[in-house]
Amino acid sequence: MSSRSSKLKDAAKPLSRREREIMDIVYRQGGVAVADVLQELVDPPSYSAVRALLRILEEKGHLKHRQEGPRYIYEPTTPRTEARRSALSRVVRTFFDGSVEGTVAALLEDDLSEDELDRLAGLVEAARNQEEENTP
Amino acid sequence: MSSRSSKLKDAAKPLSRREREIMDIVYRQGGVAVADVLQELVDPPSYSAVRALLRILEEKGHLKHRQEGPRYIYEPTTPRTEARRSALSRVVRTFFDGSVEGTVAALLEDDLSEDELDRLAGLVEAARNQEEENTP
DNA sequence: ATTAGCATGCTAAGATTTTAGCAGGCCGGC
DNA sequence: GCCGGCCTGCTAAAATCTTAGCATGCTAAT
Repeated sequence: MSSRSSKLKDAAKPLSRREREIMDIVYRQGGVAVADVLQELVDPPSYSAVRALLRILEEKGHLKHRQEGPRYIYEPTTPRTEARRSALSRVVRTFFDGSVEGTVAALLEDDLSEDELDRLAGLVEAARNQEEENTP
Repeated sequence: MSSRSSKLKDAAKPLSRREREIMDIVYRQGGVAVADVLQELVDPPSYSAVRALLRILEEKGHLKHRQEGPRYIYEPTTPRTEARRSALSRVVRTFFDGSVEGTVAALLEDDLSEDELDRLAGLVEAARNQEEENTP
């Protein structure tokens, strides 16, 4: 096991402002080149600046890159599914007192199509059966 | 409408790392004194540092304070409900490709009690009726 | 083969964030 | 009264983040 928590690596330190902005983009897009990030950023700095940030994020262990043709494509090291869970749970804890129910309720306030609502009803049903299984 | 975006006020600038950490705590607790924040922060800096941050957040218009007995109690200027909506929508956009359905599905993966599931089923029903109303 | 375009590596300084420390005021107990 | 504890106001330095710029290499078109 790699012992020392060096300055590099260890994807556990809180992200800075730009770093977060970029990670969001990466998670939205999946895999990005420098130009993609630049285009997506709200108040974009220089090309160089973005590259520097990407390099730092890689050093910190949040991103990895592969060469694709002439350029680097960056993607997250933490799988989206896991990042999801963690982001969601933070919101639930912070804004809904940990209540999943309350969170879903808030989501239902959006206008959903009939189809979507049907599917959701199905999902709740499924979860209910699942529950039965766990508590026979 | 207030025109110019002055340096103070205008709660629209991205928060720094510590600022966000603190805002999260404020939203979790509702109204906080310096000591509360200090206790809640993971890797807390000095008392002074926390006070400085709270002052800055107030200058930026994210917090307001009232005197309560001998100390200041800080609370968010943006109502929790609104902050909620915005936080949630960011997660939906970033991690679920904008799909509310997908987000709810992820939330249902948590272990929920039978009661909770019952209530959720009810909520979906309600939303469905609501939808009917909007699309007669 | 020369040039224009675009990509990376590297370095350094500018700007912001983060932190600590000291001074002063108020309150309750000794 | 006087002291200790807790609170705020203020200031300034340390640490980090953010940015830009230059050098270099590869590729494709002229």
